[in-house]
Amino acid sequence: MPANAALLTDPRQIAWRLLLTLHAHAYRRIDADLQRAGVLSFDDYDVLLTLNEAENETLRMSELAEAVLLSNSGMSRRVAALVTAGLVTRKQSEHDGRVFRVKLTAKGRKALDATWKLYKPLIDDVFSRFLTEKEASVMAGLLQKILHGTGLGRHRDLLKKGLTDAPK
Amino acid sequence: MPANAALLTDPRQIAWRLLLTLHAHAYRRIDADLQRAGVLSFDDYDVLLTLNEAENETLRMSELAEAVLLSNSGMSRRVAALVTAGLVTRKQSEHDGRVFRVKLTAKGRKALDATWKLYKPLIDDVFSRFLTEKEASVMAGLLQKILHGTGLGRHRDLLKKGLTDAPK
DNA sequence: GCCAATTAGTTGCGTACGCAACTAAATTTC
DNA sequence: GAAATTTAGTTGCGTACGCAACTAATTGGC
Repeated sequence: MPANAALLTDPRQIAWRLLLTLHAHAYRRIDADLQRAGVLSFDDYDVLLTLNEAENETLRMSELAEAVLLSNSGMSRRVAALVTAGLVTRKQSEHDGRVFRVKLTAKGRKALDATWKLYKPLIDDVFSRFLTEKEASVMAGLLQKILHGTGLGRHRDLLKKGLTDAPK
Repeated sequence: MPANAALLTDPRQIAWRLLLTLHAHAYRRIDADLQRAGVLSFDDYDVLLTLNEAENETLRMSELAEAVLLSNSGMSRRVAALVTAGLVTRKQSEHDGRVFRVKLTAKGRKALDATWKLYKPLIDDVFSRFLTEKEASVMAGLLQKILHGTGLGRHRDLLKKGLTDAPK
């Protein structure tokens, strides 16, 4: 950050940088482990998970791209690969020939489950196990606040429900 | 994560996912703005910042690669580009011909400062302004704890000092 | 001292991305 | 209702990456 980071004294900037560092380490670690295990990549998992959460397990290309923060072109290619792998289908809308709807297949759902089995303990390994439930709630609350504030976290607000409700 | 994320009830998993989402949004936003402004990219900034913080503003290739979580090959190419741009120098060690030491140039330091001028308010925009100083401290503390726990945050512990000391 | 093993860093190759230019479908304008 | 505009998605192109194979330099075995 400034001339010398040892001078970093604003806790906000410290927090920001720690967040970057933690993300980088955790992402890399998890992605490598998932790859080694031969399940879905972190990024593909994100796509399928987004579909899984969607109404009717279906979204259009652009919704999918926005949800996982990928360019439209990137999503075009990713979905093409997922279709080839049989994890999703992609079919043209009847009402509007411009839109294509992507849908999770049974095989895709299976892959999602299999990946989650490995992914869950990995999250624990690099993140969860260092937090008490209370601490995690505090952290989630703060992150939520920021996301909500930027107005950017809108399309994933189902998480907010998960935070306030506790239905199980 | 599991079959339906609306069922996500463990605050640890909620926090994890919010962290991913926030990072993705914030990174993308900041990187785009920096690029538009024509200063250093987020990633190049990270390299130069790491050098700037290092003893004598010098590190070897592999240290640099590890610090910013880039592969050695990736760092080779990145440093090559930075040398071309005149932001760093790279010279072979006299004691051990295998190691190459990368050093920040005056121009590099200038670029770092110029980027920081834009970067700082961007951090504020997507992150800091939503947290009180107290909240930021709590967050930093939790992140620190996790990083320290994984044993992965070691090489950036100067931040820890920044947190406990308050020298300015 | 010389050959094997190790270490530091770089290059070949395949992959994934974003941006800009494109195609196709729908909507608006007149 | 045909032409102009807008919207959804895809392809061309250049860039950056990681892994594995490589080169160069050093260290260890004997």
